[in-house]
Amino acid sequence: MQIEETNNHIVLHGVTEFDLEQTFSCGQCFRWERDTGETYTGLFGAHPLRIGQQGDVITLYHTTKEEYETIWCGYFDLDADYRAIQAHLARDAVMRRAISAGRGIRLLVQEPFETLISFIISANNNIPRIKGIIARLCEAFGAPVPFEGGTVYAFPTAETLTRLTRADLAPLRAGFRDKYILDAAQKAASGAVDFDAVYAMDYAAAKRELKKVMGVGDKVADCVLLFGFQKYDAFPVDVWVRRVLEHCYPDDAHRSDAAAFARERFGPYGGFAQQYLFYYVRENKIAK
DNA sequence: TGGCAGGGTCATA
DNA sequence: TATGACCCTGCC
Repeated sequence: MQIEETNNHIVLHGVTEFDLEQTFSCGQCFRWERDTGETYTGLFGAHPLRIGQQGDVITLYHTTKEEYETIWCGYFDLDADYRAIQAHLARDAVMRRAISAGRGIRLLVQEPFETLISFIISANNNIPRIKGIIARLCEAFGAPVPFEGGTVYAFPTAETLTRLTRADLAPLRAGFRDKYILDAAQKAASGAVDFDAVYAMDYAAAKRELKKVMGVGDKVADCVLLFGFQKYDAFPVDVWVRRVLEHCYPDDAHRSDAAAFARERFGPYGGFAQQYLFYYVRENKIAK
């Protein structure tokens, strides 16, 4: 991969195993939107970005090499060897099909608190509504950031959210999840759930720690561990993944314990496998 | 236009 | 370990 700095843009040439559409629509994030043109706009923390792709050329608009190196290269996981990950998983026949459908998926390295709140909101919910609630949360309580002549909003901090009540959150229309959002903010800000410690813990201990938060069960915890803490042995099992397992592994023992099935089958790369499967099942609209 | 189901989790029994 | 209830709203 070659990096070119030109006219306030960063242009990456010869990028492989990276597709913006696949990466943003494989279910790991909720804040990247397709612009009217061929680009996407979103944020990492308080850093907004517009990014576009033409084949193996990726353009990051209005940024610097320094910002690319300190923020975006890490966020998009561009130093990781996805060919090696895919080669490992491709020993499984189903995974070979899923990978060929979503070869360009990258697992974003997201902020833990944003990931925690986002997936709490995802519970028993649908994607358009999840995005709406998160957008209203950021607009109401996130720091405004000037961007390309307009304003975008950073994800609110835990400290900000601890000052709010359920009545304050009512306009978000998050329903019963509002009390979980407040509990997560309180535990994150107070250190009752210690994010730095979670990074250092193994998967099982980290999951126990996150489940101290109200509204965080197995599935939400796995998503947060995978997308926010890079615990790649996490394998979130939602209705879609259960569906694809039913469809593609009819004789296997995933029914009693899908997570154990995934550990056995995909080992330390379960999280990547989950993303390929999730994208595959949704793209192919595999029936219930 | 009504009714169902949705990226689950929690509280009961 | 197994059922409902849960806020609200896309979507059929």
